[in-house]
Amino acid sequence: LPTSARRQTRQRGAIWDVLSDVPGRHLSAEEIVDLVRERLPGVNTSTVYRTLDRLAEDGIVLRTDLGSGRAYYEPAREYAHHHVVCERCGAVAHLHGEALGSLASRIEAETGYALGAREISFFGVCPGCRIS
Amino acid sequence: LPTSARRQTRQRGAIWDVLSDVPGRHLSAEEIVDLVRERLPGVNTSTVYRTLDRLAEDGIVLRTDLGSGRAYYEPAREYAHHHVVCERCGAVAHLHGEALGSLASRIEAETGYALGAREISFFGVCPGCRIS
DNA sequence: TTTCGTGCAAACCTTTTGCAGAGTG
DNA sequence: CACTCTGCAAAAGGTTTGCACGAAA
Repeated sequence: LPTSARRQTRQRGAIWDVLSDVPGRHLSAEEIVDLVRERLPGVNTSTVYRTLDRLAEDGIVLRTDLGSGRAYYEPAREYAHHHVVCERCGAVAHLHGEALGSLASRIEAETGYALGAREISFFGVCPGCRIS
Repeated sequence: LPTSARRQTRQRGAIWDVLSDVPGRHLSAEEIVDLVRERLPGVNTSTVYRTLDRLAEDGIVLRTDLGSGRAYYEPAREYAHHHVVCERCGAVAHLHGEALGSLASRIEAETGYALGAREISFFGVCPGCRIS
């Protein structure tokens, strides 16, 4: 999938390290910039964006739209999963890929679209916010 | 739901007319601005954004995230529906609200989140793009 | 030594905001 | 008359781009 050969640079390494050291979390580009700078001060924002683009293009990281106007990144896992986002506090719950069950094939049958591997975001109110 | 009383202005009327005259289509704010100006030249961008906010707040229009970084608007329908977006050409297919079937309750059971009425976007490749 | 990656600065695009004045109820 | 809505201009927020230099392969 890579458009061309990738080079191993300190920046790319640090970005990947940050991503893999924060398991189960979704990081915004801004958060990634901050964390990368702890290891490699002075790294530029556009370097991070460009590298994240390439990592996503190569299928190494997943870019996810959690409905907030900015993108979130996480290392690609072995199994697909989806998200349920709390509309009040932004908390994100994970859903196993199989949670969709037969829905994917029903959607494909109904619309003719071939569903991709992309993650889906559902929206609701988390247990904590429901109480208060 | 309205925070306060709404006033009937020419701008609000034109915006609503544009939305209801384009059945089945999702319009971006920019497209709405252009179409409104055909009827009411000089209407300001921020007026359109503010009015769309109010219409959405009042439940009269639906704001949808089709994964493209901008919001799309459509008149609220009687029944909920969801979207399948082509990742290549952006074509959008509709899905009846019931298409999710028992998924909603299974998600609620699994995560504890109460799912809202918000529309869901799925992503795939449309029949036309699959051929070429 | 060729090509790709980086830093910098500036631009981009969508959306939001403060404010003064016009329009509605 | 009170209060909302509008236009304007400016800014915000997240992301992208052109270019020249530096670093991998």
